[in-house]
Amino acid sequence: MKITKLKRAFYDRPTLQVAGDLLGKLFVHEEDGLITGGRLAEVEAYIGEDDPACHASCGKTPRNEIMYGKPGFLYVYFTYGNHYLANIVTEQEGFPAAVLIRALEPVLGIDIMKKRRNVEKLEAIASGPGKLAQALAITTEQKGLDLTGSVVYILDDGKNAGNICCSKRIGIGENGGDRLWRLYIESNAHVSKAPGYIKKSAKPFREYCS
DNA sequence: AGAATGATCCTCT
DNA sequence: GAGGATCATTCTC
Repeated sequence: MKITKLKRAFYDRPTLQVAGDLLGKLFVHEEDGLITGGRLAEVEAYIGEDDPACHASCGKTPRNEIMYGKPGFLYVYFTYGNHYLANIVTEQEGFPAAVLIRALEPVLGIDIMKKRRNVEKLEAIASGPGKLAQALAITTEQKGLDLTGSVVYILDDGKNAGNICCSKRIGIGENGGDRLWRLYIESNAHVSKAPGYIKKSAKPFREYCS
């Protein structure tokens, strides 16, 4: 089985397409010889200034300017006093869009991640965007890193992601409208727990695309 | 199962 | 000076 690192061209496509293709890929952070990472199970798309939930909806600022840059870079954001969130910039330079990494199934450096998170259960390591960033030691220090480089990157090992579902996004109130831009792998134990009104909006991704 | 609450800090007005 | 793409814990039904 051949393992390849995703190249710039992968990210330089419509964000929903990139988000769907990211599921099942291996997200990896390599630091001080410590390798941690896992298989992506849940992501959310934030697309353009017209998306009221997107950080770019109020125009370009020093904080979000990286979303306007080239695709395939890491955008890290800090929120709620406690948590970092990792995003992947998509689409061509000049168009602000990103994919929020919400959850993954631990694969590499599991013991290191358990220690960082202070938990034992696999499902507790990265079943949410804040947890994931903590497990992989992603902070604003990693903001702006090139995902085609050798510190933070994404691998394709050819495995199939399984059935992909989509729903409304979490934690953005009614701003998201009818956009079902939260994508996740169906019946995967590492997907974060969604409130009832989110679950009700869930559909197969294929159906939503058509 | 669902709602409420604090932790606590970076970014823009 | 306000608010936020969250989490774990602590409640109530």
